[in-house]
Amino acid sequence: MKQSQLFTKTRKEAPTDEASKNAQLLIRAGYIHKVFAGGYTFLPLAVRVLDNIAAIIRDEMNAIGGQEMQSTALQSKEPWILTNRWDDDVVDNWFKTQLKNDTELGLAFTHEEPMALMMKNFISSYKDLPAYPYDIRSVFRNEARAKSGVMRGREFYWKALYSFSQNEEEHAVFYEKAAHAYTRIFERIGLGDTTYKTFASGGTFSKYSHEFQTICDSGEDTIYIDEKTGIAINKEVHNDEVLAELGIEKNTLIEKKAVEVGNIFSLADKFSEPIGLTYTSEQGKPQNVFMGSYGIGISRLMGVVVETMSDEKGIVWPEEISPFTIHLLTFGKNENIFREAENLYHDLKNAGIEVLFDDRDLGPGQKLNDADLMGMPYRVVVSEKSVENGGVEITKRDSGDVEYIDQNRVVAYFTEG
RNA sequence: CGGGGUGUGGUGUAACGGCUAACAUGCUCGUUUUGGGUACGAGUGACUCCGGGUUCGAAUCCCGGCUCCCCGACCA
Repeated sequence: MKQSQLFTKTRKEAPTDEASKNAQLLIRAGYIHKVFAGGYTFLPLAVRVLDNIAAIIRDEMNAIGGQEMQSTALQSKEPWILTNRWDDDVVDNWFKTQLKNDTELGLAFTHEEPMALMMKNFISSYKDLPAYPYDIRSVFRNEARAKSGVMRGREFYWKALYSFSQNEEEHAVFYEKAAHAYTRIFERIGLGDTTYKTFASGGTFSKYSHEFQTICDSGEDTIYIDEKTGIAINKEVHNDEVLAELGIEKNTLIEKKAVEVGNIFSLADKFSEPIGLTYTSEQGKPQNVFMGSYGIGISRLMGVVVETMSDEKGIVWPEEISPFTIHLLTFGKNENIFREAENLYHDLKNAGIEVLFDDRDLGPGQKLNDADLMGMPYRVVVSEKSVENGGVEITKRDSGDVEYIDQNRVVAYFTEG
């Protein structure tokens, strides 16, 4: 798209009411707008990032049998009463509201209960299992303290998949598949080297759950990493018993701050039992459905990437989730140069490459600074200088490596790798 | 939810209890400039978070509330 048409703008200074690096950079670069503590509007550039992350997640969820659906943000209280999770004393971060007739509703903070209730309509036989519906949407949590920009908001965008299986054996197979899918997702996003599958508390559901934790100085969690085995343990279950069980030496562990970017839970019949989600087995007997849930914080991931991959000049997006692959810049008043840049813009677009064309009438300093701040992986400059140097200048945002190539070879450069 | 801090044009800052709330940036117009936020000029833009109080006089002091940030607690 043409940058002159983009309604957002960059700014030199970050607002003083933001302390986190991710919020400061995302606001300065025009990705997000703060509405209240823990509530951010996702502007066009951010939507592109979130969509790119979601596309990777969809791809991997579909590959393991997931089926996307769209649940409601407003929830009826019935299933929550059944599982004893409606009371504010039990779950203190509910946002609640009501209909004109005083019927109480909850604003979704997760969907185990409504999903289990809904699946009663579709599951009655072992032939109906397994089933893996998933949902990509915003949810709401009335956090006592929102913090760290988009990394811990009161409204955030996530993916949640719920698995419905016949029994623990069937569940375990999918659980492992989901874990591998998660690993692939974080690799594709560009966080593969810094994200660890981590043993964590199973809560009231099971002995362990698994979290996916990305190393990040501003993270809320502390994890212990065993570099030899690649096993990581959340501080909450870091004790001698667990270490012995996992066969890990205490003194080889490295302590790191990290952010939970995803988690997978075995729920067993914790929800299916009280809600009455059962199926008839091959033997003709009623059985509780064995459930699992699998979350990934999409808007949080956007924050984690900014937090861990930016530099002093601005954001550095991994190519796979960047809003645009190329930031195309042109300098000067030379009309021929501008026309060449515009032609290149159309050629790239026609080749299916996402390109942001800075066609604004601004000095080179402003355009270069904006490009660094906004963080597209490739900066392509068409200018009198670039022509003198052989055509078009291509600079990689992460390494700063520069090369000049003939303008006619640019499309091939990006389509052929 | 406990503790600490904060609040002044869109943004970043300044202003002893005392003149028309100042500067930078942004934005508009003009000239200039085009490889790292170019320079100059003219404009535009503020119930100083809200409500009380003290005072001849409050952005400034006091009380209450709210907001946002930070630490902690919490986090299916």
